[in-house]
Amino acid sequence: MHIDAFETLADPTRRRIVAALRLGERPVGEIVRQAGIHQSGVSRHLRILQDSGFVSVRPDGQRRLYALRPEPFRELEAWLADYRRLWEARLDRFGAALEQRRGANEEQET
Amino acid sequence: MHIDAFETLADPTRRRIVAALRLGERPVGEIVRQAGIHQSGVSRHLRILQDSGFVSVRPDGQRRLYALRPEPFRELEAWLADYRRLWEARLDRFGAALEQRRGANEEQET
DNA sequence: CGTCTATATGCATGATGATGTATATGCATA
DNA sequence: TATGCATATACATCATCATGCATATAGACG
Repeated sequence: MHIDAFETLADPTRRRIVAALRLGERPVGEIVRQAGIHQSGVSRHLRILQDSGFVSVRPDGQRRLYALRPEPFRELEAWLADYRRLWEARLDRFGAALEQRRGANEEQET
Repeated sequence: MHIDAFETLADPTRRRIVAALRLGERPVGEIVRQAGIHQSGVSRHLRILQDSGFVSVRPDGQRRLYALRPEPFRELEAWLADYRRLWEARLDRFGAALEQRRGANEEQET
């Protein structure tokens, strides 16, 4: 199972969970407090985050500690890189329009 | 109207449209060809992309030329920046998240 | 074992969203 | 004005999803 990173982050609750894990691994109960929704919802979000590679789990007694994984973030960075020219010191669209003159079309995805 | 960037990019068709605009502005008709869905759907996606700040429009005769805008990409980059520590040059220490368990202060080592 | 705590999952529901068809609007041109 | 092309929008439909409630699983501990 490898769910899309953007689709995963589309949900604001999931982004809140990700943000809650920014400083290190956390048990579910603590995440629930920051998420603002029911525990079952948090569990499901964590499952989605796990399936999309955003988090890893490890058991700790009767709890489960969730932590962020770097891969999806690198994936996002790679996606952004394709558009970096656009927002890096090139604010007009005339430059881009000029470059389009050559190599009119090509295949690209995601 | 300012729709969330992640929610906007969650749709693969919209990402295809954004990718089609990477090299410069395009009329709707040309985008339709690359989008793989009906023209009305493309128009709706373009509306969403416009509302979320991803694209700008300018009339050109009876057509409308859409082009990417840099702001949302900068926004995404800013969001990613908060997690950059996580995936930047931390491959050797996979337990980076593990060791900062709870209450451990996070400072820049090295 | 029985019980408590922590987390996950099945189910029903309400909301949102993507899509196609049909139609409307807008611009150009004869 | 009439006609045709390009794009936008109203409407209905189908699918997906986030959520809460109730319940199940799993570990800890008496």
